[in-house]
Amino acid sequence: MARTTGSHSDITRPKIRAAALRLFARHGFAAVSMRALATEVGVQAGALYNYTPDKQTLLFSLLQDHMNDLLAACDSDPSQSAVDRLRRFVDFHIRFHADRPDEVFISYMELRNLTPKNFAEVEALRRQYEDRLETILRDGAAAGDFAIADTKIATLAVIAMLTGVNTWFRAGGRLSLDEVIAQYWDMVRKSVTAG
Amino acid sequence: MARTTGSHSDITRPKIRAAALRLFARHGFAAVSMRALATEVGVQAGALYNYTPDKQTLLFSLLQDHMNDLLAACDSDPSQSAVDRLRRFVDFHIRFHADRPDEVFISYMELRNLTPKNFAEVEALRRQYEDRLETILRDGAAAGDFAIADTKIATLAVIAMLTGVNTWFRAGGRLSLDEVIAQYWDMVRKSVTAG
DNA sequence: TTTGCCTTTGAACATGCGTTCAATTAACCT
DNA sequence: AGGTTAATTGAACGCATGTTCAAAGGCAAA
Repeated sequence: MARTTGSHSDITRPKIRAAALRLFARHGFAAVSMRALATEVGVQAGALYNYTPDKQTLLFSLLQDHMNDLLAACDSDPSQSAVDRLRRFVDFHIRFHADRPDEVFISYMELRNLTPKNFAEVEALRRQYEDRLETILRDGAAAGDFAIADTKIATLAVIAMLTGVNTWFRAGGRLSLDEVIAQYWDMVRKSVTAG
Repeated sequence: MARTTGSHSDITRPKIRAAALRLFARHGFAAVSMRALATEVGVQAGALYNYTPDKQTLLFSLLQDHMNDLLAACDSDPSQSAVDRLRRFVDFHIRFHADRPDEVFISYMELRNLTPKNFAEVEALRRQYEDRLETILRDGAAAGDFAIADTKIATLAVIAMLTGVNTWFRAGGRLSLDEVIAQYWDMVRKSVTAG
């Protein structure tokens, strides 16, 4: 047997990416063999190499796409007030990440499994994203809306706090995403304004 | 050759634990072979099994000890005000974690490499630690010192924010640990009090 | 000096790994 | 209907893995 009915590049490729995302998130990149991935897709291990030159590149591609999606979806309209932009950022960040738990998990856990070159590329994208928030905070501080001692620290503190949602939030749990966002926005707003 | 001059159980055991901590943090549990660990210790792979029944138990033991150290070091004096206890918690958490970057890293990254039984045990310890903070926040909310919508969320938000320090802080960097703690305390305090 | 224990070695075991590739076959195009 | 292309198989490669264990050596007590 070889090529099975209805199997195409257009079908297999997304299947591989989806399975890799799920398995890498669940068991970790190093713990998932190409054979296990192939089994999940319903294919032999050799077939995977029609879609990626090697395992490492597959991981890199997943992370790179995730970061690009994140940056593309995160628009920051500089005409609004810093407070409004910050509220929109909090809302966006939590919502976007809650929708993609596997991508987020891998992006934080598997960075060290990237080659130095690939790592640098993903890290640059992450820094771009952090800069979006930092710009908001700096603008707000300059306008007197925020009271922040060090903008860089505040940026990292807020992002860590928001990303932390992913470690516990599950849709259908005690709180709706809207309720979660409301409380985080309350805490974030207060943390960067004068007390 | 066999037993080398001056090599004892009392010397080899801590060496193995230190090397495992360093290597697991640097490369990930799954990516570190017992042979690589043995080489780092200066011993053959077989000798490791005098000190751990298997690789998995070694990881579990490291995480368990770390959590126990954390709980033992974190005293919360209920006679103080909630605000004072919260300040002490922030100070303690950042300092304790900044001192143990490898342990902290592994505790967050390698949980999924634990067997379900071992995972449950470590997770219970972590929840105990979170409860210390939650108690402070609940007491403060009851006393009217804090304005928090949901205590559990506030607990997780604060811990995520504080633990985030470990992803970027390095001793000898732009800011001293005292400066970092001061700013985090400022943000945490404002985030849980009425704005 | 001898005895016995503790520690370590080094080889071996079965299994699994990432990756390659010739052969094979289904789907598409003419 | 037949030829071409693209996708897949399945076996093979060399090497690494976690773990076991008989053999051997260094140390302390007798």
